[in-house]
Amino acid sequence: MLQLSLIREQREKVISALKKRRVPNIEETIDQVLALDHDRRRAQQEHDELLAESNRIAREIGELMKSGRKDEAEARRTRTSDLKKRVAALTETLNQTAASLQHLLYQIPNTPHDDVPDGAGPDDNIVVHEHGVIPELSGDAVPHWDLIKQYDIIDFELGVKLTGAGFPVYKGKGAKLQRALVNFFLDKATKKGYAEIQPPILVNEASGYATGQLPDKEGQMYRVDSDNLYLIPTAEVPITNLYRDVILAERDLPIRNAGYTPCFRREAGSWGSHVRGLNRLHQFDKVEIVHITRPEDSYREHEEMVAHAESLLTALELPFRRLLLCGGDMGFNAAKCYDLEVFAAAQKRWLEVSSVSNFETFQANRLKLRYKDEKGKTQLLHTLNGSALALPRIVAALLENNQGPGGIRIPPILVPYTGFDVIEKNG
RNA sequence: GGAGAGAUGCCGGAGCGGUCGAACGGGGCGGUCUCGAAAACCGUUGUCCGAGCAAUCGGACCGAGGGUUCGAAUCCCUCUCUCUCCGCCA
Repeated sequence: MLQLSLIREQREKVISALKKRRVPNIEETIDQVLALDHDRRRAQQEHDELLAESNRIAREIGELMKSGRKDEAEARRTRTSDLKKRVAALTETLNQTAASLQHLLYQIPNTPHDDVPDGAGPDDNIVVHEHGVIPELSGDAVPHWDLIKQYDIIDFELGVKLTGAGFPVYKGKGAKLQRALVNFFLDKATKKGYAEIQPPILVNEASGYATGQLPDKEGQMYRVDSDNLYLIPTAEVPITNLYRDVILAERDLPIRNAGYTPCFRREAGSWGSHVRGLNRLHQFDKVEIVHITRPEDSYREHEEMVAHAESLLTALELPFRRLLLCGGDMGFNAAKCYDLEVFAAAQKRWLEVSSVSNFETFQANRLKLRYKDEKGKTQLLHTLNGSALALPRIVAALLENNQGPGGIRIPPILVPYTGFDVIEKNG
């Protein structure tokens, strides 16, 4: 949620920033916000004055009663009944105005940072750089969805039997590879100074609202109706919510947390022919990193986060590129976002494996995540998060890029984790 | 699943319906003392909204939402959550 004070003080800047996202009718929306804000403040002022009056009378009555002047007290009593009615009416107006205002604010996405290019969609993203060598595969190379069958390491049919489409079963070396990647990612994060967190993978409604999954993206999460809980779509939700309603001390900053969780996404309406195999799943594994920083540090931290994620890809010897997302392609909460994509050589496609975002105060505003600065003033912190990394597409690229006549080669850095250096047929 | 207890500030824990934003203790912060530290002592220690350049002032907040009352942390109702014991179980 954008800060009202920002909209109030920098209307033009907010509008021009939001235009980079191609938000329709943004002037009207912003002016509606300002009008509601104005109405709310006026109502509040009047409301508070009436209450002050009524509090004063109540206090007087108390004193009169104490000193036994009952008739004078009675006289004042009648004066308050009219006040009460007016207060009740104003409270109603105030609540309604505040609710409409909040509703409207919830619908406005974050303002893109100055660096973010204007653009309508993926074609307007900027390739910041490419890294690594795209392997030349032999003519009989096949996409991962064929490899996993040939080597019998990931089984979609069994997943359908147990659960449904998009819930694969990892078997043998396939299962070990998952475990190895999770441990590798977590170890790398820990070495970098991240505190490891293992959070619940079910969260309550309050958590969903605080990080912005609710109310709008409700359809993307699996809900446990009987207990009114949600399966997390990413570890961002529980880890960031650790800091909901928290006022941190400046010496606690920056906070850097990393956590592994399975992630659950309904992906309603987002299936198509290009999302075969591991390219899109309902359940997948991911190591997520979360930073909480002072406003002045967040962009430096953002660069460090993306560099950390890139170092994982480099270590895994996967060719990748970094994209700076344009306004139209950025997530709702982000002020600036980098995507990392690996090249899956058999599909001959770039696959997104990480998305590293700076939310500035947008998320902290809903979370009520603040700190006391050196002047003792309480102010909102910046939150950032990123994948480091999401497993399925990493696995897809590893399988496709490393396939050869002798089987699928495991990158050396992973061998201590897997315990094997090649995936062969029948074993 | 059964039975009971409770929800108050950073924590523990009081709180006759009328200076209660809230006693007391602990913690934190600042200070005195000390070469330094501990101890002791003194002081200080909430959030949000609104008005104001500011000092400051007004309002709200004692799980949430309603109600009674001139006045509610205190009385009534509803909801939510937590804890304890028993049962079941990794």
